[in-house]
Amino acid sequence: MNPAPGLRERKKLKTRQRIEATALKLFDAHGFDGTTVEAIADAAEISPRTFFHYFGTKEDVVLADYASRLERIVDQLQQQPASEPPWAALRASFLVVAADYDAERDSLIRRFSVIAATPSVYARSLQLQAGWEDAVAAALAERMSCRSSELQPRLLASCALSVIRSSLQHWIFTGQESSLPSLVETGFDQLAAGFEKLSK
Amino acid sequence: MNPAPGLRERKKLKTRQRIEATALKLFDAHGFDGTTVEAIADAAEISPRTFFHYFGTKEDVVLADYASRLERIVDQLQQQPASEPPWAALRASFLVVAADYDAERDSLIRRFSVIAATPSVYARSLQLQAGWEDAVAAALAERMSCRSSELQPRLLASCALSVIRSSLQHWIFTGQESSLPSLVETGFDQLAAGFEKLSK
DNA sequence: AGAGAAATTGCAGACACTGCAATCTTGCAT
DNA sequence: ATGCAAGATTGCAGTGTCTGCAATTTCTCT
Repeated sequence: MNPAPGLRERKKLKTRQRIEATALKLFDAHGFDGTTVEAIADAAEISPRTFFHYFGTKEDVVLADYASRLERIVDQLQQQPASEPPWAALRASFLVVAADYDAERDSLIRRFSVIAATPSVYARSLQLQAGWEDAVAAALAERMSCRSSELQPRLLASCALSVIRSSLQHWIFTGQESSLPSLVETGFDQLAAGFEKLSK
Repeated sequence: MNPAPGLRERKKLKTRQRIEATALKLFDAHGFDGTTVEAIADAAEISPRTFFHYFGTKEDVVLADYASRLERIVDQLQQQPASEPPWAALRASFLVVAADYDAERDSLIRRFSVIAATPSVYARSLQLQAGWEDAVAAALAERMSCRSSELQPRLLASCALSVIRSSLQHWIFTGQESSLPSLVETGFDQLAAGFEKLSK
């Protein structure tokens, strides 16, 4: 399907990207709340109704990349050799994803400014991330051969995502002075070593 | 203000609680999405417009207890002696909160079933929890005398909340077979000890 | 070329939420 | 007690997101 997806598919993808690009431009210019779906539809030359065939909510335009991001994480995690212990596997997987982020930094920062400025988008992004947590916990449970409802895989997944979130926030906030992968690396190592020193 | 809050205040509180109770009952009966604000207002004998004077969104009725919960966390954290190292202080504070949860388990479970079943409520709850994370990170930064934008306090706060979230989820899912405080305790100890064993 | 599938559109409507202005209730000072 | 000021409640009109439905257009495949 990669070489010849057919005109239909190609057109659909192009429309999707056009909507996304137009919307982000409008959000930059007038803010998220100051931009109506109608305005986006007009600018992207589609009907308002069609907009909702491409995106479930206005929020989802900003977070369009989240789905592929999750796919990447889980994919990486499953590609780690089974012999690799859980935390090491998480570490390796998330470093790859951090490198992805690093590469797309411009697009990322653009989206981030909308996320940070708009509560409803922020809420939606957290919700999607919670979905990542579930997926990661499930993949981890399989690897550790236990149920994903166990405390262990959940906690590991949750903490791994904490590392990413904290690192990202710090990275954005400081104007990317240190590289994202190195921040993530630090976080993972810190959790591997434990908070013992900070406990007594 | 505690002994004599005045008629006005008392009445207001009662109305607020009436709205909350009525709404939760309706959510139980017809689901969150199956219950309109109008229906809640009717049942609580107020006008729909008044509903929005008490709660910013329909979601917020389910999460009405979140504000006081945050207050409690930060309060506990600040009451911990300054000599206490950060992770130990977090551990102690969150254990208190876990005990709170444990005590209100019925109300909690009721709310949880709505949260779990309704994406928009879930999203809102995550957003509020992110606010907790900010507050905890700030309190922690003060205690560690660094800025709250530093990676360290953010990561600690984030992980502490990961422990609570994971524990709560496990606790609810397993039908509260082990006590919440003990789960939280386990989680904190595990993070103190570190994921070293799971790394190599 | 034509049948069938998929995409686009318009329309009507449900619902959450907001600002504004009018009305009613409560607290307080005289 | 009475009247005034602040606060609470309400109705109303309006905006904007999102949905289902049915009609129409656009692609795909034979």
